[in-house]
Amino acid sequence: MGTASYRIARGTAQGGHAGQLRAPMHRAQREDALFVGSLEKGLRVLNAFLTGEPDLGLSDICRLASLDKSAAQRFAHTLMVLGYLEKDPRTRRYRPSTRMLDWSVAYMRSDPLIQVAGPHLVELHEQTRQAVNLSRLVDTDVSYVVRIPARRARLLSPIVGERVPAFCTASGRAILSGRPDDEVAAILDRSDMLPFTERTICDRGEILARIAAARRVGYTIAEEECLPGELTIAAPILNAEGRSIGGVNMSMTTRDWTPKRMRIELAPALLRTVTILSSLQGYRPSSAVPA
Amino acid sequence: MGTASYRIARGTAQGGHAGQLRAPMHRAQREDALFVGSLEKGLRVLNAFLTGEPDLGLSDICRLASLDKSAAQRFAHTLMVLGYLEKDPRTRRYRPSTRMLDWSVAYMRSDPLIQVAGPHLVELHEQTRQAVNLSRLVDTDVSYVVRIPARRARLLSPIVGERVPAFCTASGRAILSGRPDDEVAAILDRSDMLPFTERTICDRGEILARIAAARRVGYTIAEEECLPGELTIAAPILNAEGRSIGGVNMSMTTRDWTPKRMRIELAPALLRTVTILSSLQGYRPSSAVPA
DNA sequence: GATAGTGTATTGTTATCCGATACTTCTTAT
DNA sequence: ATAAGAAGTATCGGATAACAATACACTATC
Repeated sequence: MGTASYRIARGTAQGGHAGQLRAPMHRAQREDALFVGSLEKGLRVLNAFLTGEPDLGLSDICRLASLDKSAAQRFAHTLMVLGYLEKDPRTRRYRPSTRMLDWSVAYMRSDPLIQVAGPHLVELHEQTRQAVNLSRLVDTDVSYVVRIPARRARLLSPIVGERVPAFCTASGRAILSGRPDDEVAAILDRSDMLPFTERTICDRGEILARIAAARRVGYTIAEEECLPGELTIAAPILNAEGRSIGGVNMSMTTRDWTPKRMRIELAPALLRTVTILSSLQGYRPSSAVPA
Repeated sequence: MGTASYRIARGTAQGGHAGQLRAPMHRAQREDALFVGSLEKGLRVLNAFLTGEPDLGLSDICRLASLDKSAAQRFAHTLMVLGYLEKDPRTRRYRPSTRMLDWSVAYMRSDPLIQVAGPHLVELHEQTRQAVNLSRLVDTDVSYVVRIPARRARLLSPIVGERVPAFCTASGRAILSGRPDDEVAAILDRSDMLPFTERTICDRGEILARIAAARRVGYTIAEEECLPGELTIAAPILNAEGRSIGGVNMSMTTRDWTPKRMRIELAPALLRTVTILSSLQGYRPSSAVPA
């Protein structure tokens, strides 16, 4: 009875995303003459692998992608022929192939924010010696697109593209603070607010209050909301219209830090960084966030 | 006339891959009853962004994906509705969205080699302080799936998933050294051997000789074949069948190193690492490579 | 203000994708 | 061992969903 049933950070971060695999909306797109359903189904098969399973059999794909056996067969086969899935001839199970990384390279190269932010993130890291991340909003999640690990942490960079729900992360709330109220409301509506830890804030009022506070001071802090022992401070990057296009965060442990010290020692450097990045996007402090 | 027309390393690594975008094979798959053409075309649209262009208009997509205007329109639209492409309403051009990173996370989590190799790569890095990479073969290219930058190099990790042709890289030739001759021949046949630098080895005989040498000593070195000033040493990881499933390489500059010193100071540690990794895959030295 | 180029919307036709079914192979329990 | 069941594979006629042609709208450029 000690640990209640909190969802596992890693599993469910993508698990929440798996909601995207919903079948029912079926013919909501019927109206859309340009929508190609076959492509959607094929991508649903690829998405079946987001759950983190190392490999899937045909029946697993049926279940996870909500397709009947024939469809799963055809799409999995096609993806295999094209080289995005590999099939173990022994087990007859499918697994993602290295070729899948092609997509992420395409994205990395095309995102102008990543290109321009890089050096400034490194500078922030060198000033503070803490882990620094650049994140962007994907639906109701935050996705880490650049990751600089802490100086004396493990050298293996955390996975780029990993997602965490926006509502309970500093980055997420920082980004939401740079969006109009109706958009924030829509995102929170879509989020399923399950707690990761006993400190995860799931109360909508409290979340909105913290977003409002972030609008005033320019940054926000989350304490052990996703991972026990983790403190995070984050601030939004704003574009010329005063709208957030991403966030910068720093993470550290409760062993070495307190929120108070973070406000004093880290917040100024963080704010300096996002101010520069925002101004590079054309943001001028006058531009107000439409609320 | 000083610099001849070498292809640019970055552009053409993926450019070679763009060969996959070939249109003509049109109905070679006609035979394959399970092949869903619509999915292939949709993925061709995604692949159009591999060229590195930050954004593409509809006509660019037509050209790069070899689709007519209607098809490009339908597939780009579908990908936009699904959230994989974003459209700038001003310019009406499409760009990859952050959601594309989902695929790479799926791959990263599912690849068992990456999971198990991580700590050993870190150890190799700490012993040698050099940049260490884990790579896998994708068609005729090598794709870097784990990257540990050199101690005092730029902190921003190089992009994971980036590709370089196998024929002219140490990693590539190391991996090929763990494949049977007919497979090597097939891969070299498919490669278009354009030089990156004046030292790129494009002579088939010479390439085969170096692969043969790698089979004997267990590693191979490439000198400035992809990038001027870059030296690379690499060795293959073998599975239980004695077949290579990936490669480990270390890169350094001609300023600080010579091939001779690499053989003396780095090769032993590299060989130790790949020996461990191979044995974890079930490889036992007795198992010979079928030639 | 004319022209070429690019993007959007619509439509009838038919090729393609569908999904039910029968067949084969592998698993597992008795 | 053997049989029962599950999982995966192969086939095929038919209807639907993808197709490609075309006409329209926009916007740059000269």
